[in-house]
Amino acid sequence: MRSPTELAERLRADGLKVTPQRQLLFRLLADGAEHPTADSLYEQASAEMPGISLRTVYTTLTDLTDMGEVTAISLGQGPMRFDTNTEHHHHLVCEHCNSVRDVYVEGFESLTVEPLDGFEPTDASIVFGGRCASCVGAPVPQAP
Amino acid sequence: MRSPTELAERLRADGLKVTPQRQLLFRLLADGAEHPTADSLYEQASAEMPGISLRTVYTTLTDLTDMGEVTAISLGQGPMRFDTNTEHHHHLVCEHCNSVRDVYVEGFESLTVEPLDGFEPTDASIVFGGRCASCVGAPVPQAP
DNA sequence: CATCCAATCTGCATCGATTGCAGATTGACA
DNA sequence: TGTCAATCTGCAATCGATGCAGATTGGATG
Repeated sequence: MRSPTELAERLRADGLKVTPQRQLLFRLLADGAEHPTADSLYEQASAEMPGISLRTVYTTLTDLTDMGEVTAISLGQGPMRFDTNTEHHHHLVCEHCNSVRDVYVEGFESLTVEPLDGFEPTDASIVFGGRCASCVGAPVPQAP
Repeated sequence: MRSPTELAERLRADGLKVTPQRQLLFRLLADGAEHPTADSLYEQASAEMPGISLRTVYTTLTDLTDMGEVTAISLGQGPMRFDTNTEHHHHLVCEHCNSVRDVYVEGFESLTVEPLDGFEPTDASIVFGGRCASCVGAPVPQAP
């Protein structure tokens, strides 16, 4: 994701408005936690701007996603996470504390994928499940 | 997933009941489409057993998942899909028609994954996005 | 075969995440 | 400063999934 300033320029260039709400959200995304949900971002935003609406957070996140500035990732369970890292990467998901981390994977070309039967892959995403450093050795997986 | 007959035996062995609803669902899963949703399975079941409840379909699918007889897969968008293939495999997802196919991947060991920082992966799932044979050359991705 | 009871089924209410909509508000340019 | 489309807010509605209560029923037992 570009810097809040660059994003603001881009909006203006497209004839869109640079509102305080958007500026705040851009800043929180740039500074804040790596993989926020719409709701966690809303919490943070509300602290600085009471009255901001959850609807606006959703709208802004979808707009950023459409602009390719963030990507939406789904962990299969629970709400969507948003990722400001637009490099090509993959994810580690801790089955115990549900935290998400970025990882980079090399050696993709040496994989054998069969049968393709005419399927033309354009992208691949790998989700590694397991235990993060601080949850190794913790009790069996549980429900949240 | 085991055969309907074997599943019935397993239920009985566990002191659970072999109801007509379960037998029907087992059979539909064994014979039917590869990656049904709860709802598509409910449609099929209703055709043979009018009055069967969607709730029962959900319950049975969760039970089978807990028993390890099927796995639940999420495509990030839309409802959960259920997979009767319990071998270790991965998925091709057509971005155009939303179809899902199983693929087998070799050469995993040669991947470099960094930084792990103490994370201990226990499993990995790869979702390949792209176009299936019949959708290659179709117009740009669209909303369903 | 009749009885019994826990397991199951159904129908409905509810939930969490997300989206649709309408009316009030407000950047940004003339 | 005025104008107006873009945006914001609040609320209703949707969608997939789950919780619950009361009615039903496998299947073991006498």
